[in-house]
Amino acid sequence: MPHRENATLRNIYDLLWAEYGPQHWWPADSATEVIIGAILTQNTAWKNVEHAIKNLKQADYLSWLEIRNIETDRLEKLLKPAGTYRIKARRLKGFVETLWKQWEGSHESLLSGPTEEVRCRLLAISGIGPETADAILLYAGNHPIFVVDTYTKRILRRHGVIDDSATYGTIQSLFHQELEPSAENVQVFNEYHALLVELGKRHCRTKAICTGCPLEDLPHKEQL
DNA sequence: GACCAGGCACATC
DNA sequence: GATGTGCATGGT
Repeated sequence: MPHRENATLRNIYDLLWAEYGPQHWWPADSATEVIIGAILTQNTAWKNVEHAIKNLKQADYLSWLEIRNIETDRLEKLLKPAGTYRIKARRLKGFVETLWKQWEGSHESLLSGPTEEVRCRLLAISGIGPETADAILLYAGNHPIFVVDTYTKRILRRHGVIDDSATYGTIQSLFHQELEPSAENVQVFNEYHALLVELGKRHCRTKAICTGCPLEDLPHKEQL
């Protein structure tokens, strides 16, 4: 038997990068679109989000001013393909109101400053939790922060890097210990999260054992 | 027809 | 502070 080291976050990254290469995330044309997508994708398959964003684009509503002015029930109709459309319409409206009241309608203002401070601002907005906040920080604001999602937890648990008691914060700290949250690592955080989602979609959606998975040579547990 | 998808807020224990 | 529940569509 070859000697196998414990899985580290670095070698997981290297394996995924070697297999899949750059993912070019976030799939969006603007920071505005990133933020809207981040809110719409909550508990929702990305394909459905794309449909809703397409609706907004076609109606020319993909700007904060338009979101602010649109009637709520009209917005709800456009968001319908993304699911939980009433909640999501309310969340977008709420986000825009905060933008207007506190940041002169500018997401650049909201997103500028020390990462921890901006993160607190985002978390204070209703409808934005840790994952959504971090996705916005990283993909719309280029802040060096790791986005932990369901796939991340599932994959790391499966390979024994974390146990069931790991929380969002502890998992994120793990990444930040191994990959310093500095400007030069923004691109690594960007790709790493995207690569984990890609791996998750391909291999960790079912309870089947990961055959053909780029991480199959790492130690792993049978169950999710 | 069940189950899941790139969560979050709120109620309750 | 841990756990449960509503939100709701579209794909497999």
